[in-house]
Amino acid sequence: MTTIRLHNTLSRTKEDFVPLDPSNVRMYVCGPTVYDRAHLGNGRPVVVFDVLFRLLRHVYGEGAVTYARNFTDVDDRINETAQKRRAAGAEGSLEDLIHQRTEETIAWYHADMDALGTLRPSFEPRATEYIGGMIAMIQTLIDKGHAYEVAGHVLFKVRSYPAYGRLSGRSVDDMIAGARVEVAPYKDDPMDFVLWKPSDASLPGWESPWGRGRPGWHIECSAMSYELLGASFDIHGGGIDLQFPHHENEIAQSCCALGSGFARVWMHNEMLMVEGRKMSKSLGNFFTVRDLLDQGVPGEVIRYVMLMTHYRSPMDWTAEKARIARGALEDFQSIVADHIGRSVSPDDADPRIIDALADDLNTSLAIHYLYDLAKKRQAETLLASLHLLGFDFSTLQDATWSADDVTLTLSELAAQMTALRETALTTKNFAPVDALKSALIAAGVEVRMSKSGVELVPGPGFDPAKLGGL
RNA sequence: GGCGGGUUGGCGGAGAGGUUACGCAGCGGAUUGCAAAUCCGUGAAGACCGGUUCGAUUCCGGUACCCGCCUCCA
Repeated sequence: MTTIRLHNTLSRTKEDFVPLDPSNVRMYVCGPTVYDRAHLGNGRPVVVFDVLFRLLRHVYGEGAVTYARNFTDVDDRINETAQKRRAAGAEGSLEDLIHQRTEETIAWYHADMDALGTLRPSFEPRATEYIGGMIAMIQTLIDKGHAYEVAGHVLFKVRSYPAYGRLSGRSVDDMIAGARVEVAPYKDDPMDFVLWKPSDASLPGWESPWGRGRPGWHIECSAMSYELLGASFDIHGGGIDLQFPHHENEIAQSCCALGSGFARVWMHNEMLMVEGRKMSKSLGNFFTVRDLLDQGVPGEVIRYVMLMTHYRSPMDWTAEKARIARGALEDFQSIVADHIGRSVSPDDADPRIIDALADDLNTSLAIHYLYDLAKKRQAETLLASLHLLGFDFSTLQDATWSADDVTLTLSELAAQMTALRETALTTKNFAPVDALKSALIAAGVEVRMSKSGVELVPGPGFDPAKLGGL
């Protein structure tokens, strides 16, 4: 069996991956807060961990991997949106408006992530459906002396967990010395973080032993991962920006409440950059996955660009990379065209590609082997390998030019041009051929002439409407 | 201020202590009515300064610069 090696943030080294239970490999990845469209940066971990999910399924079996990714659907930004809608005259209670907002956002998220060729996780828990588990976990933390109630809040007592800071490599004292810690007057210690906070009538809330309120962000993932994957599981993933404080706090909560090892391997993807800076909400330099799809960038191209860079390196999104990705995918597509739709087994994938992925998801090296397979015209192996990496060409075709009538029009034009050209070769009058060629190029069609005839391929700026008069 | 990551050819981006990454672009050739596309070939690198070594871009130390986290974020 293939040995998978993964970089564990906890140890800061690559380790052989040994699942707790090979018949049920368990992975949890922090999902989105559903208050708006996912930006491109949100897409990176989804793609990265989708590759890992596919690899694990390949190695351990499709039914032997459980993947949970949450939706955070209780959040102040969601509340704000709902409140704004109500202020703008929207019908319904605040709870209804919040529910509408999160449902609509989840539907967007699914559509956008599906377009990137990512598989749906085994579980997609919503925080609001696990409030009971959160309350129980918070109560356990209070009972064990790791949390305290004050002024309607419940706070985690960071000093009660000596290992706090292990994941992120910080000491509590250093963090306090670094200032910028939120100082709320009711905290025993500046580092303590909130597990439960009170809600007034204008906010969603749930009854609890500490009054009507809502959970803090960190406790959500601890409660959901526990209920779905158990007190100990194999892999916990997310963006590197979540390493602290979110993941550190999850560890503190889960380990203190459950007395277990919690997640064994922690994996963090690096950030997605734009113009050399992190794409983030606060910098306002983001665009959404949907923006790109609407601009005609196929989801598979986005996926390919993401896989060009190793997940632990920062990745810059550029139009140039999208162009290269598209070119590569179109090359691969033309090579495997005759095999698309046939059943392919991941077992037929190039073993070098499996090994590359098994070596801490070296997708860049995997792509190197794709080129090698393409060069050698090993169509079946190439297709199986592409499947393993999550490319099935459905979105590439949908997003571009697969409409039958367009294909038909192009083949008619190609035949027409071939005829014109044959005539021209004897008459030596190439003007009619050149006129047609110019018109096709103007419509964004790539004209490929050879001895055998003319081939017309839609190019990057292809506009079917401009074929009308030809 | 504390912590973490990075610096590879024109650009993107991997591996390996000694042997071609690869892709894009360039250059040369084949092909072509002209082009494009395609095919073949090809030059080019590892921030800086030390150390270890027979040998380092690859290991170790230092310097410089860049990025991230410490505040909602994937």
